[in-house]
Amino acid sequence: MEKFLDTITAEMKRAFAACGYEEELAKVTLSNRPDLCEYQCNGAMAAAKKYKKKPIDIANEVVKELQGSGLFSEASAVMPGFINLKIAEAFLSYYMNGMKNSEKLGLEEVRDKRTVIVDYGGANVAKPLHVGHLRAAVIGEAIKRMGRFVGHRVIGDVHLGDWGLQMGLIIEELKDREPALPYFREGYAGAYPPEAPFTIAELEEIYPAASAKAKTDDAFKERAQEATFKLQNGYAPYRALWEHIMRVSLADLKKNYANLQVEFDLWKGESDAQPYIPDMVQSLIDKGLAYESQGALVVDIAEDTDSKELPPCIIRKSDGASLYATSDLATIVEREKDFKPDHYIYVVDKRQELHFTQVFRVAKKAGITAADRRMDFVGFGTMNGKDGKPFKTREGGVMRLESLIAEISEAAYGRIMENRTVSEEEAKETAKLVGLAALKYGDLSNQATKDYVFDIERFISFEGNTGPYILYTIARINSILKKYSESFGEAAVTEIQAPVSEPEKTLMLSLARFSEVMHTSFEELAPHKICAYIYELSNALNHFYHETKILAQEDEGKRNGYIGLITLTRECLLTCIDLLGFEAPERM
RNA sequence: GAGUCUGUAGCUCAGCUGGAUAGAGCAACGGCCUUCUAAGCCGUGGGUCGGGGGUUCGAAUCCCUUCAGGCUCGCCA
Repeated sequence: MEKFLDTITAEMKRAFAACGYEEELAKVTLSNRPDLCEYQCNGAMAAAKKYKKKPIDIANEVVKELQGSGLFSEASAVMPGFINLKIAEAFLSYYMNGMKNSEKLGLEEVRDKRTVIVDYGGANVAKPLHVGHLRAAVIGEAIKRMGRFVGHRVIGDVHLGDWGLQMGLIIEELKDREPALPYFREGYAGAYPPEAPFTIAELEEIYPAASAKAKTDDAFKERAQEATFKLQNGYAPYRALWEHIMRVSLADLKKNYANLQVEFDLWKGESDAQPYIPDMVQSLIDKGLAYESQGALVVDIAEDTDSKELPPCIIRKSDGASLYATSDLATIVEREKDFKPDHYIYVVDKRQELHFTQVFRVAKKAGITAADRRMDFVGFGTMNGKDGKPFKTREGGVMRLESLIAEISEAAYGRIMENRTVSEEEAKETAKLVGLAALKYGDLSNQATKDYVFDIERFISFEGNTGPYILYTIARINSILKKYSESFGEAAVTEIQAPVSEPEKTLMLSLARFSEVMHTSFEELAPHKICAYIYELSNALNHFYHETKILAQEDEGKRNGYIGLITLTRECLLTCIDLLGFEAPERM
């Protein structure tokens, strides 16, 4: 189905053209004066200057042309030149039934189907996920799902940090603790044990210990660097150890991401890009882009339009080792080979913006990807505590994601037990879903690029503009539908009728915007617009709910029409929360 | 120092490709459960959109300037 707004705009364009004005002026927007109209067009005022006429005269001409249009129940010109529109009830219900009977609620998929890589997650091997990883996972997952929904081929890649100095640190720490392991025995020629010499819990303890040691112990740090170098050059014992680290850690990460309902298509890491580095660097040199500067190999990325001279991108350190930018570039080489993406999206902490600007420019300059390739950096802000400083636990440490999720589910559980009588088991299940919704919605309802205050108290209060409010709305609908089928049976014809009340029409007008919101949310990579939308939709539903007796409605046609309407609302809400990455319990 | 982002109600945030009285939620206060889930609904109070200039018929929105804060600025990721 054509987007609702597009249909209206087309009609407005026709009217403008018929009056001899440019179609481009006929832009229709949602009304900002709901008391006066539902949609508005300000084109007459823009046209006034161009055609040297009074805006109100133009508006009147256009309005006259709109008389008899089936789309509007009212079109009026208001000083100084606004065109106010009200949607015809019959057209609205026609559109509602169209949505109800279409795939994807009437959403038309994009014509330019792109292959999109979404790089999010950024978890580090051997380190537990903490709240800092939350945003990348939650935002990236939403963007991935949104892109798919509007019709793109979207590939999500976790892009693990599995290749840096951290690996050397772990290896050396392990060596200090258990020097007898075969990996550390000189001249050992046998096979290595299939079992990892550590558990995930031990691994998570080893890394911070090693990291702390390296800060004070230079000799240890040097050993770690050497171990890293050996690993990266294929030293078999370390390679074997690395594989153990990977296996143990990955299993744990997968479990944790699954708990968050975050699913990656690719579990690639920096290590996978390593084979592409030598050729890529050589090609940069051959093309004359890379040159030596202060002992390092760098590529200039300055452009004329820069307001400031940007530093060159370092692709090889003076000690010959590669670094972050090198592996990100090599990753692009790999992705071009594997997927030929039309669009790259990186969901990363916004402090890394400069780094990605450099990488994107080098990639394009060197022809690793096309010069006009769309490469987006979605930099998200820091999660702060109530004090405005980066979020910490009460003890001042970094909070694990697991603990956070547990804390929120616990709070949701308490809330359920307060005033409902449900089984222990159901309460636990529901609490998980509600907690996750609270967490994700709390994050996604903010603009991604901004820092935001992570206030557990507020998140678990579950009132107002929150995930649980959305879920509650769905639960209410479920409840009515259940009672309906108990009283009247299934399979009724649920043709939605033209709205007769104000709340009913408001609800329909919200529903009509669905496709529009889905497309713009993805194009702008703005999940918070979906949150704003379903909040509006939920408000409209709850308002309608209070004003309208549904099951007690005696006219069968009307009653069934209401059922059709709330069923459509339910579908719409469910679709949206799925895009945001959470689910609704049947009841709560 | 340079670059960049942010500054909207007591608190947390929308709105920012210019439009008609700046919107929500929380907190405060007052109503609504014999009737489809009160995690809800309705209502009241609360803002010179950091300050100052400018462009425009019209500015929270665009431009300049200024103040405050965050972040970044070649061999960490």
